[in-house]
Amino acid sequence: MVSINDIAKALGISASTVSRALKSHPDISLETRELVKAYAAKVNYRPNALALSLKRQRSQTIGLIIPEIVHHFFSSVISGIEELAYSKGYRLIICQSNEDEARERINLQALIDHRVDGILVSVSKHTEKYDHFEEAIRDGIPIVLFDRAADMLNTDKVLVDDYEGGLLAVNHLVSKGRKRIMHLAAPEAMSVGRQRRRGYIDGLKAHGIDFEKDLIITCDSRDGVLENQESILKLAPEIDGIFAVNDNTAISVIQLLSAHGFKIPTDISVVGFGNDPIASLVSPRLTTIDQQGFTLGRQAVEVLIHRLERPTVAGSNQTRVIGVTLQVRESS
Amino acid sequence: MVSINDIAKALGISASTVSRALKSHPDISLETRELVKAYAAKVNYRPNALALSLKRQRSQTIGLIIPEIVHHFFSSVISGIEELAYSKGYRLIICQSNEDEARERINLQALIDHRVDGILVSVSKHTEKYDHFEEAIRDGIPIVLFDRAADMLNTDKVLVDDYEGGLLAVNHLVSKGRKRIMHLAAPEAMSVGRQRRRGYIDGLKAHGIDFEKDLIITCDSRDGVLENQESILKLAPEIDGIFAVNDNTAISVIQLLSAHGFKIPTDISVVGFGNDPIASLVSPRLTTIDQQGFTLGRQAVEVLIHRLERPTVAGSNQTRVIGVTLQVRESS
DNA sequence: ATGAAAGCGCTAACAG
DNA sequence: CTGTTAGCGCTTTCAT
Repeated sequence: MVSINDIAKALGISASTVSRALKSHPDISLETRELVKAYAAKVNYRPNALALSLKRQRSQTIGLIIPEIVHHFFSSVISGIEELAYSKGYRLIICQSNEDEARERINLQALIDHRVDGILVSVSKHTEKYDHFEEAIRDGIPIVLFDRAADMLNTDKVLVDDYEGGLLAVNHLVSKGRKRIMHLAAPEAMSVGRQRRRGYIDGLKAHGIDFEKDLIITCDSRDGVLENQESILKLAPEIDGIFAVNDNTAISVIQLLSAHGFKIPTDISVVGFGNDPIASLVSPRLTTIDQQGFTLGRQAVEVLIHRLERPTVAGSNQTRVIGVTLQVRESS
Repeated sequence: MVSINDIAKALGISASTVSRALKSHPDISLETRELVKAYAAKVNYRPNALALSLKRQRSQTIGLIIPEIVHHFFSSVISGIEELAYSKGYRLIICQSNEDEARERINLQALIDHRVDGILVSVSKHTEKYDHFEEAIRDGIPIVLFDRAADMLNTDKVLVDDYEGGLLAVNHLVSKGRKRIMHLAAPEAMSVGRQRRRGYIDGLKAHGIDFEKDLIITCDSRDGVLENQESILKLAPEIDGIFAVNDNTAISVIQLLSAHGFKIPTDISVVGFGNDPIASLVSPRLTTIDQQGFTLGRQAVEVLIHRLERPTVAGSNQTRVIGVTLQVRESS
C-alpha cells in the first residue's frame, strides 16, 4: 500500500504538494499535477480512509445494531439501509444483538469506539434498561431508532404504523362478519407488539365489540403456538377470527387448526402481520399487513444523514411513521 | 470524546504514561495506574479505534461483499459470519453488490480503502471479468470466496457441495422410481448452478439413465417458470420427476403443475435446493437439499482469520466444502 | 507554486 | 517509574 509520502519521496517533492496535486488544487502547477496523478495511478495509490477519518473527525460510516439478520423483515430493512447509505457515500458497520441486551451494549460501545458518524438501532426484544442509549444520546452521538423503539428514549425514530396495522386487521375481519376475534400477541414489553394489540382493541371497540381479555393469548412464534395449543384449541370452537402478531404465528396457528378439523377461512378467518414472502406461498394464502421494510430502512438512513449534516438542534427530534397496507388473501 | 492527551493534561502527566497506565503496564506505579484509570472511567474515556488501526496497521475489521441481503441463504451466511467475527473481536463492514459487477468493483475498492484486514466475497451473478479480484489478491489482500467462486481465482474458498446436492436429489428421485427427470437449471455462467447440473447429469448416469438435453431448461426463478411455462407444460406429461436448482423455482413449478391438473408427487416428484424455510411450509411440503448457510459463514470467517493470523504462505490456498443433506418431505 | 510544521489519537523505542 | 520523540497517513495553515 503506497502512501502520499511514498509518492512524495519518489517524485522528490513534498507530501503536501502531492496531497494538493491529487485533488487538483489550483495552487499547484498543471505540470506537477499531471506528474503526480500519473505516478499515483501507476502505483495504484489509494487514500487511506482510516487516516482521513482520523484527520477529518468523520468516518463516513454508519453503525447498525439489529436484533437478528436472518429474518425477512430485518434483512429488508438492512437492504434499504445499505442501499441509501451507499448512494450517499457512507459505509455500514453491522452488528447483531441476537435479541440480547448485554450484546447490544457491547455492540453500541464498539460502534462508538469506531467513531461511526451515527448509529441506527432496532432495540433488542429483551432489553430492559436503556441507559446505554440514554448516555450515548446525551453524549451527542446521533442515534436513530427504527421499528423497535422505546418511548423514554429522546431521539429520532422511524416506526412502522403498528397500531394502524392492528386496526386494519380487525376492521377487515369484522367486515367479513367475524365477531369473536382472538389475538395472538407479543409480550407486553415489546413496543411493536403493544401497538398492534392497541390497534386490535380499538378496532373492536370501533365496531362496538366488547374486548374479551381471554381472547388475547401471549404467543408470537411457532413454538408459542405449540405451547399454547390447548388453550387455543379450547377456544377455537367459540371464535371466528384470529389476528396474529406476525406471519409465522398466523401460519402455525392455521396449521394447528387445520389439523384439528377447522376450516380456514370458513370456520375461522386468520390475519397475520408482516407480509413475509411465505404468506403468499402457504395454503391457504395468508391475509396479512404489509410493512415496508426496505422503505423503513431507507427512511431511517435519511433521517440519520439529515441529522448528521445539520447543526444538532437539541430537542428537535422527529418521528416518522411508515404506512402499512392490508393484503387480502385466502385465509380470511 | 476525551482523548489520552486530554487525560494527560488534566492529570499533569504525559500521554505515554496514561497510555501505559491504562493497559496496566508493569512499569507504571500502582498509584499512577489507579489514578489514571479512575479518571479515565470518570470521564468515560474510550480508545479511538481509528487511531489504533492507523497505528497498528490493522483494523480488526472484515469486509463483506454479498450479492443480496434479502435472501434466506445469504442472510444466514451473514449471520454466521457476524457471529464468529464478533467472537473473535472483528467488526464487519457489509456491502451489497446487488448482483452488479460495477458495484462489486466499487465495493471492493471501498473496502480496500478502509483498510479492512480481509475480505469475504460471494461473487455477483453478473460478474464476467475478475481482474479486480485478481489484482487485490496479487496485492496481498486476504480474500476468501464463499459459495459463488470463480475457478480462475487463486485464493481460499469455502463452497457448498453443490455437485453432491445434485447427485443426492437425483438419487432420491430415482429411488422413488422416477426415470425421466427434468432439471430446471441456472444459467451456465453460475458456478453454483453448473455444479448442481453436473450432479444431476452424473446422478442419472450412475443409474444408467440417458441424460436428455431437452429435459434441462434454464429457469431459476418464479419469473423464469412463468416465462417457460409452455415448454414445461408440454413436457410435463412425459416426465415423472423434477430437480429444480433452487426452492423458489421448485415451488413455482409445483404451483404451475398443480394448476394444470398434475398431482405432486403422484404424477411428478419435485426436489428443490436450499432448504429455505418456505420449503417446509408450502403444500405439499418440499423435498430439498439443505445447505448450511450459517455454517458456511462461520467457516469462511475461520479460514479468513486463519490466513490473517499466519504468515501468508504463497500458493497454499485451501478450499473447504460444506456438506449438504437431503430433506425428504411430501413433494417426492 | 511549493514546502515545513503541526496535529488528528495512539503507541513504542529510547532516554533518563 | 516517567517523559520525549517519532510516526502511522493525511490535511492545512503559514511561511517563503
